[in-house]
Amino acid sequence: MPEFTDVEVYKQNLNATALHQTIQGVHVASRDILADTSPQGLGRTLKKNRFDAVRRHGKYLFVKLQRGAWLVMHFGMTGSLTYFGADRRVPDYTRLLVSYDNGRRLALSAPRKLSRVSLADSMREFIERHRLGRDAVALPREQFTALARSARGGVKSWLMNQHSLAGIGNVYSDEILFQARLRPDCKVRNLNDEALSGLYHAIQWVFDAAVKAHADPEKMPDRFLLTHRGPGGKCPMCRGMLTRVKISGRSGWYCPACQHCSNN
DNA sequence: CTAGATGTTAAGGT
DNA sequence: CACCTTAACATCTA
Repeated sequence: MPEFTDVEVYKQNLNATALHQTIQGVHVASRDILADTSPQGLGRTLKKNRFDAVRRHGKYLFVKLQRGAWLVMHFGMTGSLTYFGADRRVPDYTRLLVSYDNGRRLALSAPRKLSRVSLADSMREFIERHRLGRDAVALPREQFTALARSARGGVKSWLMNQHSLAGIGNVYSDEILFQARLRPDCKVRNLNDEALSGLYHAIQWVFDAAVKAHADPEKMPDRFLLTHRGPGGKCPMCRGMLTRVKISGRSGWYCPACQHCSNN
Protein backbone atom coordinates (compact mmCIF):
# COMPACT_ATOMS: atom_id res chain seq x y z
CA MET A 1 0.00 0.00 0.00
CA PRO A 2 2.52 2.65 -0.92
CA GLU A 3 1.31 5.90 0.56
CA PHE A 4 3.56 8.14 2.70
CA THR A 5 3.63 5.72 5.65
CA ASP A 6 4.76 2.76 3.53
CA VAL A 7 7.43 4.83 1.82
CA GLU A 8 8.60 6.09 5.24
CA VAL A 9 9.09 2.47 6.32
CA TYR A 10 11.05 1.70 3.12
CA LYS A 11 13.18 4.74 3.92
CA GLN A 12 13.91 3.57 7.46
CA ASN A 13 14.70 0.06 6.26
CA LEU A 14 17.10 1.27 3.56
CA ASN A 15 18.71 3.64 6.00
CA ALA A 16 19.39 0.73 8.36
CA THR A 17 20.63 -1.72 5.73
CA ALA A 18 21.44 -0.63 2.21
CA LEU A 19 23.71 2.40 2.50
CA HIS A 20 27.49 2.66 2.01
CA GLN A 21 27.86 -0.54 -0.02
CA THR A 22 29.33 -0.58 -3.49
CA ILE A 23 26.82 -1.31 -6.22
CA GLN A 24 28.01 -3.99 -8.59
CA GLY A 25 25.09 -4.62 -10.93
CA VAL A 26 21.82 -3.11 -12.06
CA HIS A 27 19.21 -5.17 -13.85
CA VAL A 28 16.14 -3.56 -15.38
CA ALA A 29 13.63 -6.35 -15.99
CA SER A 30 10.99 -4.01 -17.34
CA ARG A 31 11.95 -0.73 -18.95
CA ASP A 32 8.33 0.41 -18.68
CA ILE A 33 9.07 1.59 -15.16
CA LEU A 34 11.91 3.92 -16.18
CA ALA A 35 11.09 7.59 -16.58
CA ASP A 36 13.55 10.00 -18.19
CA THR A 37 16.33 7.42 -18.16
CA SER A 38 17.36 4.15 -19.82
CA PRO A 39 18.71 0.85 -18.50
CA GLN A 40 22.13 1.99 -19.77
CA GLY A 41 21.89 5.40 -18.13
CA LEU A 42 20.79 3.88 -14.85
CA GLY A 43 23.57 1.30 -14.97
CA ARG A 44 26.19 3.94 -15.72
CA THR A 45 25.07 6.10 -12.82
CA LEU A 46 24.68 3.35 -10.24
CA LYS A 47 27.53 0.93 -10.91
CA LYS A 48 30.63 1.38 -8.73
CA ASN A 49 28.64 4.03 -6.88
CA ARG A 50 27.08 3.87 -3.38
CA PHE A 51 23.89 4.99 -1.74
CA ASP A 52 24.70 7.63 0.86
CA ALA A 53 21.39 8.80 2.30
CA VAL A 54 17.63 8.35 1.92
CA ARG A 55 14.86 10.92 2.04
CA ARG A 56 11.12 10.87 1.51
CA HIS A 57 8.87 13.52 0.01
CA GLY A 58 5.23 12.55 -0.20
CA LYS A 59 5.07 9.11 -1.79
CA TYR A 60 8.50 9.44 -3.41
CA LEU A 61 11.68 7.89 -2.09
CA PHE A 62 14.94 9.69 -2.92
CA VAL A 63 18.22 7.85 -2.57
CA LYS A 64 21.35 9.97 -2.71
CA LEU A 65 24.31 8.59 -4.57
CA GLN A 66 27.84 9.22 -3.37
CA ARG A 67 28.68 10.89 -6.66
CA GLY A 68 26.00 13.55 -6.83
CA ALA A 69 22.78 12.32 -8.43
CA TRP A 70 19.63 10.98 -6.79
CA LEU A 71 17.77 7.78 -7.60
CA VAL A 72 14.05 8.51 -7.33
CA MET A 73 11.45 5.80 -6.81
CA HIS A 74 7.67 5.95 -6.82
CA PHE A 75 5.80 2.75 -6.10
CA GLY A 76 2.45 3.30 -7.75
CA MET A 77 -0.40 1.13 -6.52
CA THR A 78 1.33 -2.16 -5.89
CA GLY A 79 5.09 -1.58 -5.82
CA SER A 80 7.33 -2.58 -2.93
CA LEU A 81 10.99 -2.52 -2.01
CA THR A 82 12.92 -5.44 -0.54
CA TYR A 83 16.52 -5.72 0.63
CA PHE A 84 17.69 -9.28 0.98
CA GLY A 85 20.68 -11.58 1.26
CA ALA A 86 22.26 -13.89 -1.34
CA ASP A 87 20.41 -16.86 0.15
CA ARG A 88 16.97 -15.47 -0.65
CA ARG A 89 15.06 -15.66 -3.92
CA VAL A 90 14.34 -12.58 -5.96
CA PRO A 91 10.72 -11.46 -5.29
CA ASP A 92 8.08 -12.08 -7.98
CA TYR A 93 7.49 -9.16 -10.37
CA THR A 94 10.90 -7.64 -9.70
CA ARG A 95 11.30 -4.79 -12.22
CA LEU A 96 14.57 -3.34 -10.93
CA LEU A 97 17.28 -5.31 -9.20
CA VAL A 98 20.36 -3.68 -7.70
CA SER A 99 23.15 -5.99 -6.52
CA TYR A 100 25.95 -5.02 -4.18
CA ASP A 101 29.45 -6.41 -4.14
CA ASN A 102 28.69 -8.09 -0.79
CA GLY A 103 26.10 -10.33 -2.45
CA ARG A 104 23.07 -8.55 -1.04
CA ARG A 105 20.39 -7.12 -3.33
CA LEU A 106 17.66 -4.52 -3.48
CA ALA A 107 14.54 -5.30 -5.50
CA LEU A 108 11.74 -3.04 -6.60
CA SER A 109 8.82 -5.35 -7.25
CA ALA A 110 5.70 -4.06 -9.03
CA PRO A 111 3.07 -6.48 -10.34
CA ARG A 112 1.19 -3.77 -12.21
CA LYS A 113 4.22 -1.90 -13.56
CA LEU A 114 2.81 1.35 -12.24
CA SER A 115 6.01 2.09 -10.30
CA ARG A 116 8.46 4.64 -11.67
CA VAL A 117 12.22 4.97 -11.34
CA SER A 118 14.18 8.00 -12.45
CA LEU A 119 17.35 9.98 -11.83
CA ALA A 120 17.42 13.57 -10.67
CA ASP A 121 20.13 16.17 -10.10
CA SER A 122 18.45 17.44 -6.98
CA MET A 123 15.35 16.73 -4.90
CA ARG A 124 14.26 20.32 -5.26
CA GLU A 125 14.42 20.22 -9.03
CA PHE A 126 12.44 16.96 -9.11
CA ILE A 127 9.78 18.20 -6.69
CA GLU A 128 9.31 21.41 -8.66
CA ARG A 129 9.18 19.63 -12.01
CA HIS A 130 6.46 17.32 -10.72
CA ARG A 131 4.74 20.26 -8.97
CA LEU A 132 4.51 18.36 -5.70
CA GLY A 133 3.06 20.14 -2.69
CA ARG A 134 4.68 20.23 0.75
CA ASP A 135 5.12 16.89 2.45
CA ALA A 136 2.04 16.26 4.58
CA VAL A 137 4.05 15.57 7.74
CA ALA A 138 6.83 18.13 7.36
CA LEU A 139 4.50 21.07 7.50
CA PRO A 140 4.10 23.61 10.31
CA ARG A 141 0.57 24.23 11.53
CA GLU A 142 0.33 27.82 10.18
CA GLN A 143 1.33 26.70 6.70
CA PHE A 144 -1.21 23.89 6.79
CA THR A 145 -3.90 26.39 7.75
CA ALA A 146 -2.83 28.79 5.01
CA LEU A 147 -3.00 26.00 2.43
CA ALA A 148 -6.45 24.98 3.62
CA ARG A 149 -7.70 28.56 3.47
CA SER A 150 -6.84 28.74 -0.22
CA ALA A 151 -8.39 25.36 -1.04
CA ARG A 152 -11.73 24.76 -2.74
CA GLY A 153 -13.72 21.58 -3.06
CA GLY A 154 -14.12 18.53 -0.81
CA VAL A 155 -11.70 17.68 1.97
CA LYS A 156 -10.91 14.13 0.79
CA SER A 157 -10.04 15.35 -2.71
CA TRP A 158 -7.89 18.05 -1.18
CA LEU A 159 -5.98 15.62 1.06
CA MET A 160 -5.34 13.29 -1.89
CA ASN A 161 -4.20 16.00 -4.28
CA GLN A 162 -0.41 15.67 -4.44
CA HIS A 163 -0.05 19.23 -5.73
CA SER A 164 -1.45 20.72 -2.51
CA LEU A 165 -0.17 18.24 0.11
CA ALA A 166 2.12 15.37 -0.85
CA GLY A 167 1.91 11.87 0.59
CA ILE A 168 -1.71 11.09 1.41
CA GLY A 169 -3.57 8.59 -0.80
CA ASN A 170 -6.99 7.00 -0.86
CA VAL A 171 -6.67 4.68 2.13
CA TYR A 172 -4.95 7.12 4.48
CA SER A 173 -7.22 10.01 3.56
CA ASP A 174 -10.10 7.83 4.78
CA GLU A 175 -8.18 7.02 7.95
CA ILE A 176 -7.26 10.64 8.67
CA LEU A 177 -10.83 11.84 8.11
CA PHE A 178 -12.17 9.08 10.34
CA GLN A 179 -9.79 10.04 13.17
CA ALA A 180 -10.67 13.72 12.67
CA ARG A 181 -14.38 12.74 12.60
CA LEU A 182 -14.91 14.61 9.35
CA ARG A 183 -16.95 13.43 6.40
CA PRO A 184 -14.99 13.06 3.15
CA ASP A 185 -17.34 15.38 1.26
CA CYS A 186 -17.08 18.35 3.66
CA LYS A 187 -15.99 21.47 1.80
CA VAL A 188 -12.59 22.63 3.00
CA ARG A 189 -13.74 26.27 3.02
CA ASN A 190 -16.49 25.32 5.52
CA LEU A 191 -14.10 23.81 8.07
CA ASN A 192 -13.75 25.97 11.16
CA ASP A 193 -10.51 26.44 13.14
CA GLU A 194 -11.29 23.55 15.44
CA ALA A 195 -11.95 21.18 12.54
CA LEU A 196 -8.77 22.28 10.74
CA SER A 197 -6.75 21.83 13.89
CA GLY A 198 -8.22 18.35 14.35
CA LEU A 199 -7.40 17.49 10.77
CA TYR A 200 -3.82 18.70 11.14
CA HIS A 201 -3.29 16.62 14.26
CA ALA A 202 -5.02 13.59 12.72
CA ILE A 203 -2.50 13.64 9.84
CA GLN A 204 0.45 13.64 12.23
CA TRP A 205 -1.10 11.10 14.60
CA VAL A 206 -2.16 8.63 11.91
CA PHE A 207 1.26 8.86 10.24
CA ASP A 208 3.12 8.26 13.51
CA ALA A 209 0.89 5.39 14.60
CA ALA A 210 1.07 3.70 11.18
CA VAL A 211 4.86 4.04 10.93
CA LYS A 212 5.25 2.65 14.48
CA ALA A 213 3.24 -0.34 13.27
CA HIS A 214 5.72 -0.62 10.35
CA ALA A 215 2.83 0.26 8.02
CA ASP A 216 1.39 -3.20 8.68
CA PRO A 217 -2.40 -2.90 9.02
CA GLU A 218 -2.48 -5.94 11.33
CA LYS A 219 -0.36 -4.10 13.89
CA MET A 220 -2.21 -0.80 13.80
CA PRO A 221 -4.40 0.52 16.64
CA ASP A 222 -7.84 -1.07 17.05
CA ARG A 223 -9.49 2.30 16.49
CA PHE A 224 -8.11 2.48 12.95
CA LEU A 225 -10.65 2.37 10.12
CA LEU A 226 -8.12 0.90 7.69
CA THR A 227 -8.78 -2.78 8.20
CA HIS A 228 -12.56 -2.28 8.14
CA ARG A 229 -12.76 -0.52 4.77
CA GLY A 230 -14.73 -2.50 2.20
CA PRO A 231 -18.16 -3.98 1.51
CA GLY A 232 -19.88 -4.95 4.76
CA GLY A 233 -17.28 -3.11 6.86
CA LYS A 234 -18.29 -1.82 10.30
CA CYS A 235 -17.13 1.27 12.18
CA PRO A 236 -14.56 0.33 14.86
CA MET A 237 -16.04 2.99 17.17
CA CYS A 238 -19.84 2.55 16.94
CA ARG A 239 -20.07 -0.75 15.03
CA GLY A 240 -22.43 0.83 12.49
CA MET A 241 -22.14 0.02 8.79
CA LEU A 242 -19.64 2.05 6.83
CA THR A 243 -20.81 4.01 3.80
CA ARG A 244 -19.06 4.07 0.45
CA VAL A 245 -18.59 7.26 -1.57
CA LYS A 246 -16.96 7.76 -4.91
CA ILE A 247 -14.59 10.74 -4.82
CA SER A 248 -11.97 11.64 -7.40
CA GLY A 249 -12.66 8.30 -9.06
CA ARG A 250 -11.75 6.32 -5.93
CA SER A 251 -13.80 4.47 -3.34
CA GLY A 252 -13.87 6.24 -0.02
CA TRP A 253 -15.31 4.68 3.16
CA TYR A 254 -16.61 6.51 6.20
CA CYS A 255 -18.96 6.15 9.17
CA PRO A 256 -22.08 8.29 8.72
CA ALA A 257 -22.73 8.18 12.49
CA CYS A 258 -19.25 9.24 13.67
CA GLN A 259 -18.20 11.64 10.93
CA HIS A 260 -19.73 15.07 10.21
CA CYS A 261 -18.91 18.47 8.80
CA SER A 262 -18.07 21.17 11.30
CA ASN A 263 -20.86 23.50 10.19
CA ASN A 264 -23.77 21.26 11.06
C1' DC B 1 -16.50 -13.27 -16.52
C1' DT B 2 -16.56 -8.82 -14.26
C1' DA B 3 -15.43 -5.28 -11.19
C1' DG B 4 -12.35 -3.16 -8.42
C1' DA B 5 -7.72 -2.49 -6.39
C1' DT B 6 -3.12 1.43 -2.46
C1' DG B 7 -1.30 6.01 -8.02
C1' DT B 8 -0.51 9.46 -11.70
C1' DT B 9 -1.62 11.88 -15.76
C1' DA B 10 -4.12 13.60 -19.69
C1' DA B 11 -8.36 14.89 -21.45
C1' DG B 12 -13.00 16.41 -21.31
C1' DG B 13 -16.87 18.56 -18.87
C1' DT B 14 -19.21 22.11 -15.79
C1' DC C 1 -9.66 29.75 -13.98
C1' DA C 2 -10.89 26.13 -10.60
C1' DC C 3 -12.79 22.04 -9.90
C1' DC C 4 -14.62 17.48 -11.03
C1' DT C 5 -14.85 13.00 -13.44
C1' DT C 6 -13.26 9.54 -16.55
C1' DA C 7 -10.07 6.75 -18.99
C1' DA C 8 -5.74 4.74 -19.54
C1' DC C 9 -1.78 2.36 -17.90
C1' DA C 10 -0.93 -3.59 -16.58
C1' DT C 11 -2.14 -7.23 -13.81
C1' DC C 12 -4.07 -9.66 -10.10
C1' DT C 13 -7.90 -11.24 -7.14
C1' DA C 14 -12.64 -11.66 -5.11
